[in-house]
Amino acid sequence: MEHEVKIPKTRNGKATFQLIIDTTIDLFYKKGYFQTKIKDITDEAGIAAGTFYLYFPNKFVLYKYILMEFQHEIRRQISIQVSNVEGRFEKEKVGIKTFIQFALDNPHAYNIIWESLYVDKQLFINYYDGFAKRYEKGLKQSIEDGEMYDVDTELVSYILMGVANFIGLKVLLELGEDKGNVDEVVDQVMNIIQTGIFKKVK
Amino acid sequence: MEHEVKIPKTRNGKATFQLIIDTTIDLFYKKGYFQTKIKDITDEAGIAAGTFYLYFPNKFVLYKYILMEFQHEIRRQISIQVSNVEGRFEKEKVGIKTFIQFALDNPHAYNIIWESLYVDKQLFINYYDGFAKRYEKGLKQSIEDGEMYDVDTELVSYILMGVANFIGLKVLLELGEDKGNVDEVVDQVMNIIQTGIFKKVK
DNA sequence: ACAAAACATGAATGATTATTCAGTTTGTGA
DNA sequence: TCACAAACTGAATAATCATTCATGTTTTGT
Repeated sequence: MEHEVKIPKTRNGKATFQLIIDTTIDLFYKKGYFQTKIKDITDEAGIAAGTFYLYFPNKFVLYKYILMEFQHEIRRQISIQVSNVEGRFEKEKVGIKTFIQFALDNPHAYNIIWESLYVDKQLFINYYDGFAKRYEKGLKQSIEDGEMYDVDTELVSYILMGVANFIGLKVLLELGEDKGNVDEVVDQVMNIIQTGIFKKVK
Repeated sequence: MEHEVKIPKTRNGKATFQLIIDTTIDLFYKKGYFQTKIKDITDEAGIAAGTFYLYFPNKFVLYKYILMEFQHEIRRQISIQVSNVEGRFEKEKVGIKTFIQFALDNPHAYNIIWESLYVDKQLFINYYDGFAKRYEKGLKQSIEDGEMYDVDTELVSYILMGVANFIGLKVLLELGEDKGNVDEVVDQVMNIIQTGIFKKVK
């Protein structure tokens, strides 16, 4: 994958490399992958068209590179946060919170990750299936520990991802609004998941 | 919107019109909006390139047309099914079930609807915001009727959409597998939503 | 059967864009 | 300070596509 990416060796080269990436993230977010042209990237970055090809053979390879960076970063953050709390419920809560917080802090990332479904379906599947499997592992542990009912772990992992994603989406689309009340939103979500939404009918 | 679409007047014209739409749905699903070229559509449909322009001025107008068709159809189906049952919980259950069933019966639609986020963000917002508002209306009624806790209806509507979407996604990506057990999946989902996932800790 | 309307064709045009490469500049280590 | 590697340039090339339109065919109403 990244063999196709030519890593720069000097200070200047690294700066240009990173400039291309940052500019591209911005454009992918604003215009989408397919509507972003190489010329758009190099113009916006203030470099020559040919410079792009010093580091990336084409747009797709750059896209994959950016996707991997996001994936590593979000997993790293969740991993860090989750390790700081005890109990499966608390861990799930922190996991979802970190996920939502990431979407808030990096609205670019959120958008770009989802677009993988249309850029290359296999990329998308790898991404989310990997997530689901991680979730499942934790959920199974919870059931063993008696903290959770004996539910279908695969299904629940998708439900949790769905919830986190739609909350992220909601916030993403409401550009400008609230944004600050992540804790409150997460608390409400977790409360709903914990207690259910509907009253028990006898 | 549809003024830009030239509706055919004869039997033959209608057939060609529909052939273009069906072929396009298939290609959008398989290759995505941006990677589908007009020539791909006309070749696949077995018509001349120019014929496309008899009915649609460009690809985007055709995309919007298809999106509207899906929107009408899914809402129609949900409306029909929901009207057949009593009680908010049952209505939600049937609503989610119909939504998932729709995704199963029309994997094309599911994929194409989501792509609107990248084709034209405003289309996406209109689509899902409309859904959320409909959900909210029902939820508020449920709370009034005492069938539901006094939750944040906007948040819950997004949670329900998130769940339904991710279940749809899961099934979509598992091409070939199960597919038959919609009832069972929906029952599990609704059970989880009704009772919560985690055991109450005193 | 005939004129008008509708439908269909596909080669030609022109716009857009990815990618290359010969030449130039910049930085670095000896 | 010299030589070499790394970085950079942007005009030129070539491929891809959307869209048009002059021409031809089919259908329909009368």
